[in-house]
Amino acid sequence: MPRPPSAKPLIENAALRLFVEKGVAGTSIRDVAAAAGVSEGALYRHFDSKDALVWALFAGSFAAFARRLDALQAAAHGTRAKLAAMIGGVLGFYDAEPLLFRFLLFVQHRQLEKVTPDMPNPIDTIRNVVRAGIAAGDIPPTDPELATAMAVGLVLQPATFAAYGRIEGPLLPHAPRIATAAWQALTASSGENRK
Amino acid sequence: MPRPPSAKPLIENAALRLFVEKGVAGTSIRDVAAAAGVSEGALYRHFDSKDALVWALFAGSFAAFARRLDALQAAAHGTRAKLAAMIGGVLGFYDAEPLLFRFLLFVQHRQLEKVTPDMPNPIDTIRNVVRAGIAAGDIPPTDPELATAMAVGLVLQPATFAAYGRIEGPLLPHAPRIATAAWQALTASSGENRK
Amino acid sequence: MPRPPSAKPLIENAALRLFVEKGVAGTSIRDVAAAAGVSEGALYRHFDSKDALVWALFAGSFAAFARRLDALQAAAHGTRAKLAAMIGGVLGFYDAEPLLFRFLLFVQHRQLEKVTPDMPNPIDTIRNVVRAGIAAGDIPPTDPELATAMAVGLVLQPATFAAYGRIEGPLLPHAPRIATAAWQALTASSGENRK
Amino acid sequence: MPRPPSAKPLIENAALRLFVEKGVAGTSIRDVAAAAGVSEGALYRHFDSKDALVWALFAGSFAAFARRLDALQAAAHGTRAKLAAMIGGVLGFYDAEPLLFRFLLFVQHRQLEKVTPDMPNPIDTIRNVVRAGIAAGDIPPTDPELATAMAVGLVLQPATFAAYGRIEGPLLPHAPRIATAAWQALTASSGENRK
DNA sequence: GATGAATGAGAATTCATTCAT
DNA sequence: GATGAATGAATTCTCATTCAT
Repeated sequence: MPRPPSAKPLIENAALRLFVEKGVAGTSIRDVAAAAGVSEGALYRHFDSKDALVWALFAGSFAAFARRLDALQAAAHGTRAKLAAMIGGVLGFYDAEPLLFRFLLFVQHRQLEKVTPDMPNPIDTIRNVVRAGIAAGDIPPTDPELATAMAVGLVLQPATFAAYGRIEGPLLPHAPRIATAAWQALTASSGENRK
Repeated sequence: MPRPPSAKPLIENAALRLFVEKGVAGTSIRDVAAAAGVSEGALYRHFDSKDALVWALFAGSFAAFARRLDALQAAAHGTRAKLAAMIGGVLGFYDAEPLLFRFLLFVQHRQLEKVTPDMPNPIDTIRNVVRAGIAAGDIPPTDPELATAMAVGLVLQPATFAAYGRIEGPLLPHAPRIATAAWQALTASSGENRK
Repeated sequence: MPRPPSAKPLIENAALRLFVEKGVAGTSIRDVAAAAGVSEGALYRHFDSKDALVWALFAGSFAAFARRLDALQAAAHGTRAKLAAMIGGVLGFYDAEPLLFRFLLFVQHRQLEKVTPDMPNPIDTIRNVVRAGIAAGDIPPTDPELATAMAVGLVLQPATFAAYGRIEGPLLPHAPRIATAAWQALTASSGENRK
Repeated sequence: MPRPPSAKPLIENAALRLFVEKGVAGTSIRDVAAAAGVSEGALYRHFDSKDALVWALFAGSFAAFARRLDALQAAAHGTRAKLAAMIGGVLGFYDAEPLLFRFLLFVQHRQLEKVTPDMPNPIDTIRNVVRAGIAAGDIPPTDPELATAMAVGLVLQPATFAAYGRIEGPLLPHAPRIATAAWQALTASSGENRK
């Protein structure tokens, strides 16, 4: 009976950390192997290539995050509560797994091209809630993509600020503030409330 | 007065395009030189290194963008108008120079570390307006960093969506909608407006 | 009496096929093990090294082929009949075991260096018949090595053509034609038959 | 004005020698670079890859050799003279460029697959002469591919023997003997001359 | 005995940068 | 000034072989 694979999680953890610290391009396979305490060759038993390693890390977390958001919105009732639940989910994810979150955030650009439409996608999850909210009349008629973008930006940018050190401490305490802001942003009509 | 070297803008344009298309790491000096119609050696007459080229592209546009935003806010009166002016500035910049905007957006991560506090910085410009708005009582007391993050996200994420093709067409028409949303988001207090 | 290990022939067949298809250098031990349905480690129970596997395949067939040719010539009477018998043996071998034949043909270069003078050698077998034919006066005096080379080329090149797909169908039907040609070639004197 | 390329012939010579001595697979780019006295990287300025280097060496000589044979047969009159001329051409080529000849001979297997029908091909040249000879009635009706194979084998196998050291000295003196043998072989009918 | 994870020594290739011409 | 050949270090990846389980 062969040795069970024990190196894989070591590699994943080391890669995640290095990719966030130095960027994917700035991290060599040698760096990852050394940090994981395995040989370079061993890495290729678990991942076909460096790209495959990056993608495995990305796709796994990306989909898991999407499923988590979807569960949160499904458990909540009403558009506003669903949005608030998802916002809390995003912020809570940042607090719980800052490394993973920053990896998703900073690595997204090159990886998003490879995301297929059938993969669970957190952005789509949020968009679906926004769309349903518009259909239900909870959100005034508006471009759902723009509304989604605004909602996403409202919660992702604070996380980005936190990743850059502009915001300190856990993000979850800001959830009510952000949720309220998002609700205001989405339900505001273009001309309303101008003095 | 000698003719200024005409190769430099060629190199900058070629580099910008390639960096956005293939990423900085995925673009070699050879690629840039070939696309610019210049020899590899000639490139080093204009830029000390590849990093210097990236940085020149980034820092120049970043600071110019910051100055533009600052001019826009200075010309407007009142916190709300200043914010709206800056939002229009961001969206208009995207429409006018999508390549440059996407370069700043996607390349920011590694470059922001090199930004020194004395450089004009668009984020700081926005934060200053937010802070002043709070001080003036136009925005209810709140964490200025968080408020800045939300305002930035509200406008940057639509641009990101546009860069990914999720939103089509020019962004400037969305300026009033986003400005209103931003104002609502910033002036909402955490508990307000709940049913 | 223990059951002989059944893996060895599986490995040999798989290796033979892959070596012919992709070349020895282009075939990894992993490829062979996978094709044979055996683990990489198990392969080393049967063969000391990759080189040893190649050599075992080569040397075994090479010597067996030599013995076969020798038996054929021994059973025939007269130089011409002996040559014809060996030519039929070569062509029949190609028809019966095309994979093995092609392996010997294409792999020969690097392996022939390792062939020791005491190993049964098909070329030597043919040369001995040629020499004896010259000594017996059946073949006019001539350089025996050159005569051997011509006889070998006359039968090996059609097999090579067959291996490359230039000649289709079984080769054995061509045996009389080739045998006649070989006899004519060997018995021709340099100046004879010129117009 | 840049340095003219001087390294290319150095690389080609070194590669040719090493490929013949140690085989293509047994020769590393590092070996070639060292033997050529250039850096590994420099090699890639002249050849896109190791495969491209091998192919350049092969295809160039292969086609040149074909053109040479074609010129020789074109200058000769009558099927027999054309064949004799080509046989002399092959043997003379071996004597003049033994390294190149052995390279073509031993490396052919993997490279012939890449030969396209529009490339000048020595085998085709010989086959065309054989075909024309049959059509002209100089050679009795026979399978032209088989006849070509025999003619080719008759001259290539002596060269192979020479490459292996079985035949010593220049090959060209054997030309008349081989030419006569070839003519006898091709003009013999299957049943003729049997006692 | 068998397994396949791990090793470690290369292999091919790329590329920013330098510099002779 | 410009060119592009050359460098040399680093990178990704492969693979024969070993060995703990």
